[in-house]
Amino acid sequence: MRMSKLFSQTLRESPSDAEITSHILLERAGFIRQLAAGIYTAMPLAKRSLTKIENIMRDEINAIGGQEMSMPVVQPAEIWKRTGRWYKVGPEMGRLKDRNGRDMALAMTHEEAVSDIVKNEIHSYRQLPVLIYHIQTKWRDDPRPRAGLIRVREFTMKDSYSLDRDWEGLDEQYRAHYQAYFDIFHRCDLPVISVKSDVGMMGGTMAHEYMYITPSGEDTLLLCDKCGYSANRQIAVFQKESGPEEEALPLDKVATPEMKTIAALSEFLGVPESKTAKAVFMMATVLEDEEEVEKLVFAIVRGDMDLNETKLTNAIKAKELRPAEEAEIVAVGAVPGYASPIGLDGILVVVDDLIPQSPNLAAGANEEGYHYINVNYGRDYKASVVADIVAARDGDACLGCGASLRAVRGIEVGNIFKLGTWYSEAVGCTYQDEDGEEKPVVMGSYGIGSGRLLASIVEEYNDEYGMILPISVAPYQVYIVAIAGKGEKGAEAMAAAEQLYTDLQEAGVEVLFDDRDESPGVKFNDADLIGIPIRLTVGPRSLKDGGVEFKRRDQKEREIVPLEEVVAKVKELIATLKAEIAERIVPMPFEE
RNA sequence: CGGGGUGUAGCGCAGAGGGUAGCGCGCCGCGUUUGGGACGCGGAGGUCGGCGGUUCAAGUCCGCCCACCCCGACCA
Repeated sequence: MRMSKLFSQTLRESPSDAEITSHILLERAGFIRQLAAGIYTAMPLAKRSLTKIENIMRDEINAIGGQEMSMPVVQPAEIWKRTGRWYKVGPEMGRLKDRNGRDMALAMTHEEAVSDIVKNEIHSYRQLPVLIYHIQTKWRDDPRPRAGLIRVREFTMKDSYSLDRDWEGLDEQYRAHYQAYFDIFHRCDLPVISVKSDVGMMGGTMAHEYMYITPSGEDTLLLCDKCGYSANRQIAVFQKESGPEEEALPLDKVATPEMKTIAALSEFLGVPESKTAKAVFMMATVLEDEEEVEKLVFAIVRGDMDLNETKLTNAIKAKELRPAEEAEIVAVGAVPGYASPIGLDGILVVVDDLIPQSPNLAAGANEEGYHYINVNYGRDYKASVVADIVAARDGDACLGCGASLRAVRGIEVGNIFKLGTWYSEAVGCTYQDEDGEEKPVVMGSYGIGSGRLLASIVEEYNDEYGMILPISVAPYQVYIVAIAGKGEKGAEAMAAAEQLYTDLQEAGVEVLFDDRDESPGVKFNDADLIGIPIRLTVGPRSLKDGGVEFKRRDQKEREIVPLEEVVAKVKELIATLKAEIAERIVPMPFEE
C-alpha cells in the first residue's frame, strides 16, 4: 500500500475528546473514526489489524474443532421472549419493528440464535459434541460508553458455543477454550491473566474472565502472588479475622445525635469501626411462588467492610438488585442512619458471616438519634440468610494460603462460561441419547471482542511517539520511508525505494510505502505513530552510506543494509519477531 | 439516571463588556526545499450544535432541546 493512496490521514494533534492512550493513538494514526458515542468506523489500517486478530481467533478455535458460521444481527423478538431476556434485559437491548410491525431485536449476544438453530438441527447424541462459532456484530446500548474502543455500544465479537451430551463433555470443551484463549492473547502478544468470575443468573457453574491488567481497567481483581488465587472482586473470597472473644454484654441504648455514618459513630463512641454494624438497604427482585417481586433487603456487614452487591445478589438468588430509596426504607419501619434489625419484622435480613462471630457491636436503634451498643447476633436478632456478602480489599488475607491479596485493575478482554442447560431447557434444545431418552444439550459460551483486544494491545505497546504494534497484529510488517529530493540523487533514491517496494511485495512481505511528497520529518513521525514493526529508510544519504537504513520500531538502533540484502534481512527479522511471539504460547495451568 | 464539562472551518483553539468571525495545523494552485512534523506567494473552506426569545442589531444575553466527553450508578 502506498501512503499517497491510503484513505485515512494521521492527525498531528489528539482529538479533544480522547483521553486514554489507545484512544488517542488509534484516532491520531487514522485507525478509527467516531460516528457517535460508542460507535466507531474501523478505517483501513484498523481493519487490517482486526482481520489479523480475527484470523488468529479462527486459527485457534478451528484447532479445537470449531466450525465457523454466521448468525444474524437482526432477530425476531420471539426467540428472546422464549428465553425471557426480551423482558429481562431492558434498554441495553436494541429493539425495532419491521415493516409489518413485528418486534425485532438487535443481537447483544447469540445464545438465543444458537439455541434456535440447535433446537432444529440437533436430534441425536451422535451429533454431539460440537463446537460452533462466528465473528459478528453485537449491539449493546451501554449507558456509558467510554475510552475509545475499550467500551463501545456496537462491536465485533468472536463468540463460540459448545454443545455437549453431558457435563463431562462441557468440561472438556471448556478446558480447550481455556487454553485456546490464552493462545489467542499470547499470539497477539497481550499479557493476560485468567480470573474466576461471577456466573450470574444463568445457572452456570463456572466462568473465567481474561484480564489485561492496566490501571485504566474497569474491573477490580484480587490476586494472590503466593498461591496464584485470582478472582474478580465481584466474587473474590478472603479470610475474615474475627476479633478477640468477648463475653456478650447487656444490650444498651445510647443517645448518638447526628451520628448517621459509621465513621461519625465510631468516633463518637470511641470504638473502632470493626465494632460497629453497618446497615445497607437494597431492593431485590426475587422469585416468590413463580412470581417476580421486589423486596427490601436489609444487609448487615461489619462497619469496617463494604457490601459486595454481586455476593449479596447470589446469596439471595436475586434477579436484580438496586439501592433502596429512603421512602422504601421508611416504609418498613426502619430509620435511615439509625437502622437496626432489632424489632423489625417481616423483612429479609442478610448478615455477613463475620457478624455472628463479632460480639458487642454498635448498631442503630431504629430511633432518630439513638444507637444500641453491645448488639449480639443470635441473642438480639436473627437473619434470614447468613452468607459472605462483603467485598475483598487490597491487603486482605488469601483464603487458601493466608498471604496478602493484591488488588489491581483490569480490562476484560474475553470470557468463558459454562452455561449448562439453562438455555437448552428454556428453548427445548434436546437430543436423544443412546437409551432413547430426551436430554437437554449442555452448553458453554465463549467470547472475545476484537476491537477491545486491539485497544488493549495499543494500551500495552506504545511510547511517546506512537504505537509499537506486535508483528502479528500490525496492519503492515514494513514501513518504507522514501526520502527523495530533486536532482539525480533524489531520483535515484526514489527509484531504489520503488524497487524495494516491489521486491518486498514479491517476497510476500506486507509493505506500507511512504511515497508521499512530504518532508522526511512527517514521514518518520507517521511511521512511528502507526507503529509498523520494521522501518526501512531509503534516501540519498542511506544510499551513500551503502544501502537502506533498517530500524525496528521497538528499538533505537539503526543499521545500513546493502540493497541486495534487504529482502532477506527483512524476512529474517519477520521470522525472528514471529518466533519471539511463538515463545509466549505456553500451556497455562487450569484450576477447578 | 445523578454530578461536572464542552459544542465556533477537516483537526486543535481564540473571540471580557452585543455591532455580522479570527489564529495555528491541514486542504487546493504555483515555485523553492528533502534525514525527525520545511519555506514563499496566491486561494478555498464557517446556517458559530438546534429551536425559540430579548434587541435596531446575538457566536456573545435569556429559555428550552440536542450531541459529545469525564466521574458515579450501570455493564448477559
